[in-house]
Amino acid sequence: MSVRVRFAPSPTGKLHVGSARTALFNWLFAKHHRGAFVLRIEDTDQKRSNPAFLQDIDASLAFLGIVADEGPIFQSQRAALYREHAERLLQAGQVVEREGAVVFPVAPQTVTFADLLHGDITVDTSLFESLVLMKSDGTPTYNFACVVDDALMRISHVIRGDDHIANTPKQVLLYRALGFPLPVFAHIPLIVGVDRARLSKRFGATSVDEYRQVGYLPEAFVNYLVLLGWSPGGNRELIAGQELIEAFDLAKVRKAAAQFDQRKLDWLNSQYLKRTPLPRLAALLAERLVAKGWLPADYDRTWLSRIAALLQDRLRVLEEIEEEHAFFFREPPDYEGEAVEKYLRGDGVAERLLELRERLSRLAAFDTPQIEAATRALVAERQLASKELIHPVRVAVTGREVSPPLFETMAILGKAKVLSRLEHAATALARRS
RNA sequence: GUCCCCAUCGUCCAACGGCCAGGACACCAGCCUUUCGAGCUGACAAUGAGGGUUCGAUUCCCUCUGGGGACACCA
Repeated sequence: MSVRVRFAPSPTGKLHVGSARTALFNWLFAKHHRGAFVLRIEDTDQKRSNPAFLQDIDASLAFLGIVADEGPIFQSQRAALYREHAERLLQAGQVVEREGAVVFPVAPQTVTFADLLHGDITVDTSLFESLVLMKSDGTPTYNFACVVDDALMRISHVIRGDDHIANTPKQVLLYRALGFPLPVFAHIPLIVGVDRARLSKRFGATSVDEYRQVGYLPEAFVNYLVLLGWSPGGNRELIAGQELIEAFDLAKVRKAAAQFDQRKLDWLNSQYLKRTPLPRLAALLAERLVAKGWLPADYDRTWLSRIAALLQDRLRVLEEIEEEHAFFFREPPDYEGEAVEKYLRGDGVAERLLELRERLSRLAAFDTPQIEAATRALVAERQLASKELIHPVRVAVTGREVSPPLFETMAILGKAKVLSRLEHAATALARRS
């Protein structure tokens, strides 16, 4: 039997991280078994469905590297199919019409189904006396459309969140009534937040798109998601691409809900960032900066590569290029009030900045070794501690108390900007008005 | 409330029923250092409780406790 799985989101919101992991597990399972991954859009609820979310689902899946082998198939375009099968059940006397809806009466019984992760799950159907199959507005309910579609699409494995466990016995009943063979079910645990309840906006970002925007790399995000409930074994953590597909084993997914840990995701992302080839990192950063208008479309690639190299093992997420390193791109940089107060207003600071400026202006080559030599020479001659000069210069040049290594930073900024900032700091900022 | 699912460090994962329960993140300390970070060292830290089964239980069974999920003409 060939493996066929489906991911069936409803376009009623941005693609949720939890849904993304369900999609990912389905996709990995399909790819591992050289099967097919089908995308189905469950948009039978016209009131809540919104085309804008469709685009988000597409973009988010693309970001994750998930490509559907079939679909998207829209339930809203399959109305006739559901009606046809409802009619069939009506003819067979298995359902009744009640108040304009097609209802499936459920005799009290016990339903047992096999789950790939949980083993046999048994449920007493007296919990639900009847199931609405077709609503009075003529559209199918979730459980009915889901069964008809999964059966007609010949889905072999239904892999979904374990919040669907309660739906499964209802669907099993419908498979039987319709005479369809049962797929294999696998209910994977949910992702929860720090409150142990399902991930909600109260505790941060919940949509894939938000994580993409903050600047997580797809491989890192996928790697993190897959580690939530599964591991490749051997205490290994970093895994991606084909290796991940080959190693993935649905049966080894843990059954307990996993808590989403932003910090570990950050760490993983930083690991991937360190391993990203410089040209790609530079391109990713440039994309953000150009979009923000901080960099022209025809930016200097060599220059940006130097910045990328300098920041490569400092960034946790791409967003930090704008959040913490704007001084590379803004003229003048933003000066943090606290930093100015702390380092630029001391006795003799302005004079030292101007003296360094003078020496730097005479440098033949404005490169890191020469900048460092000039700075250290001044420190030595004035019998200062290094930090007595370096800290003020850092604030003068970057506007901040913390920055990447200062001499490299100055070299990359270039002589003109450094001299101008030193002067500005010494003449305007260092003196209280 | 009823039904279902789940239970190893704070968190995420390991551990054919059998060596001192292992790794990672976070946290803490040290080294390095122009700040921060990165990196390197090290420390701290768990089998929810009680019963069984067994020569031996993290692992198998039962009860309890705790947590979560589901109880729509929403998906």
